[in-house]
Amino acid sequence: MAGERVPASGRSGIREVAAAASVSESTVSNVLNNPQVVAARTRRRVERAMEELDFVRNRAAGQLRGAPSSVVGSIVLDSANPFFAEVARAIEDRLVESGCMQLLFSSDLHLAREHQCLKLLEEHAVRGIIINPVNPQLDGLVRLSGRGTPVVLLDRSRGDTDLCAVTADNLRGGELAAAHLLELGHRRIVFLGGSITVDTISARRVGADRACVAAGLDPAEVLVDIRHAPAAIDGPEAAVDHILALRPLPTAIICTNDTAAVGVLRGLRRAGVSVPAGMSVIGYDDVHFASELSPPLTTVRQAKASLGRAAADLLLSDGDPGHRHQELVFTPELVVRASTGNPRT
Amino acid sequence: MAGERVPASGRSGIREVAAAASVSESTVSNVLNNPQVVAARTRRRVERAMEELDFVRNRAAGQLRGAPSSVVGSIVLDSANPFFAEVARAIEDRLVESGCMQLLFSSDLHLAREHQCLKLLEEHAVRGIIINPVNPQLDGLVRLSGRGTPVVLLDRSRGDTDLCAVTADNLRGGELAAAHLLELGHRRIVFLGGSITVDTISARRVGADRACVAAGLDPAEVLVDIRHAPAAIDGPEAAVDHILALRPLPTAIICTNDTAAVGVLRGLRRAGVSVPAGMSVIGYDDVHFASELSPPLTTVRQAKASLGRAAADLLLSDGDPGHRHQELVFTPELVVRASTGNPRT
DNA sequence: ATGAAAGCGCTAACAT
DNA sequence: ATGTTAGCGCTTTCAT
Repeated sequence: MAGERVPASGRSGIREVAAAASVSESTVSNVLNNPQVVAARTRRRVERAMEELDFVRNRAAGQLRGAPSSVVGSIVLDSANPFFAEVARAIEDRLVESGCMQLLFSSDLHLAREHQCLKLLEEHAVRGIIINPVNPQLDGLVRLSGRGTPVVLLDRSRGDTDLCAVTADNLRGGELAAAHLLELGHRRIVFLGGSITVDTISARRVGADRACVAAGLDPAEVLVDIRHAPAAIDGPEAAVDHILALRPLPTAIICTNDTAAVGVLRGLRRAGVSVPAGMSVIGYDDVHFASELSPPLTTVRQAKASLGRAAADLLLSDGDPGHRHQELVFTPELVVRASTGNPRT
Repeated sequence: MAGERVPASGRSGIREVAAAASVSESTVSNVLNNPQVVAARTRRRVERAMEELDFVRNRAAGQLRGAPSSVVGSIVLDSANPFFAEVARAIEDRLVESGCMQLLFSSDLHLAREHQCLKLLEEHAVRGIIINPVNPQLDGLVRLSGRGTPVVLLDRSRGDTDLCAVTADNLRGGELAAAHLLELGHRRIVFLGGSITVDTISARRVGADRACVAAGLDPAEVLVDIRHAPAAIDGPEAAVDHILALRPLPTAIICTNDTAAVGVLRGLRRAGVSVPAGMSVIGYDDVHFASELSPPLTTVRQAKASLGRAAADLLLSDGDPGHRHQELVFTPELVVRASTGNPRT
């Protein structure tokens, strides 16, 4: 009849089920993975045994045998930032459609943390990794990919590597933002970069330059670079004091993202500067709440959901017959609202 | 010298390293897990072999042997909602401190999806699960916990179960919100609940009732329940039209969370109703951007980071000698800003 | 300090 | 349709 009760460790495994149903382990395995191949009667018997024993399949064991893992790792700069939160959510949704799951990490712009996460993920033999890298050097990721863990870059160009990438045209985004301000008449514009080292931001900076040139202006005279502590969420707010001390006083601020713009708005309000009369502010991403800020935020919209879904798509299709490593580029879009206006004359 | 090159599957394992360093597999294992026990010379030799072979440890295999998993699953209602995003971020930080990682899921208030996630997590033998459950019945989770997967409830009371829980005093929160509005003179208040079935929300609803009673008023006359499609992010905005059609016209709206409040603000703006002159709005959570909304949002603050960290703490300490299953309660706090005011007379 | 051997829970040929 | 056998990559007694 039923076999032994105590299965070595806590729960009962395939072995106990086999014993209880008087079949071999492989039959149980088949019930799990190829039900059609098992006779209906035996199958029922096995299924009953599973219920009785509270059997829970251990997938980790299966993966040891070579089955592809169903967990995917994502590393973003900060998962609490609404932009990344929305992207990650889109990734999650796509993964769930394929029965996969997402291990989500925030690097906080720290190389060491990024490194640690990558190592953990590789050791856990994940199905693949989606990453918005801090490290400007891509070779570590290329090697990782070569060792068998597919990598998809998020909002980061693949450069001359053969990695997959899903990016936004950040150069264009920066250009859009700057051109908008120039058109309004601004001639002294702060480019507030959390960390210019990040590819994404530097591309936008180049775009801003380009907009100046296109307007027949000297970027060096128009654009002022201000950095704030990258990780600090109140960095942008603190940076406002710096900006207000500048002479000649700038009339507009281009922010890294909408969350940073919120900080800037707060700082300006504290300083009694009205927006846009005293200072124009432009964000980036167009997160859900951007339109309800005070004032409604002019910003550059990113296709967050598409970005995330595309990244997951690319990752999951790695290994497919027709799969080709490629770079997908999404184009940002200027959304003019009320935080930008003509400079005070 | 060096052993064979091709190690069955792609990468080289402990076996290849052992061969290359002319030691046994157990010695390699010791270098990995008990370095002190290996002679410095041999250790060096092994380490060199590892480098040469690009050895990457496979932790999945280790866990098969009974090592506790280092992945924790979290299931929230919607990871893109800034409230949960911040909580999840706090969980992540605490986990990383212990070398663990977080599998993040959104149930979107769907029982089926919650169920699916739980099953996946159990099958993957995770270290434990942190969940803000949709299912009002806790017995499934109790059984899960009994089968060996520790469960910590997030923002959900443990009731009479012996699960761990980290909760907020939602009753108090609802009371704070309603009392504030009553004090301002509102006598017709909409309680806009995404889904009253969720424990969290119904507790707040009870709190609102209590505030009415405390003010000597009949809750049934003061409070109006309006529901919007739970999952739809534009539900709250759409609900505004409903609310504005009500007679007598309510003068205030209590929202489920700040994200919903953003939708309500948008809806009101579209309808040309000014806030707070035409309608008072109160949110919940006090997310980062709440203070910069138009108008700055009155809301009930939750200790998001503490909530998340405490949940992770509780989960990680499960199994510790002095560990006791318990319920931690955080107290919310009213933050009065500019979206609430006296009703138009 | 190092090695030999057994096995974690499951899958996958290959029999029967 | 079902069973037998041989591992996946690593850890872990227990010897030596």
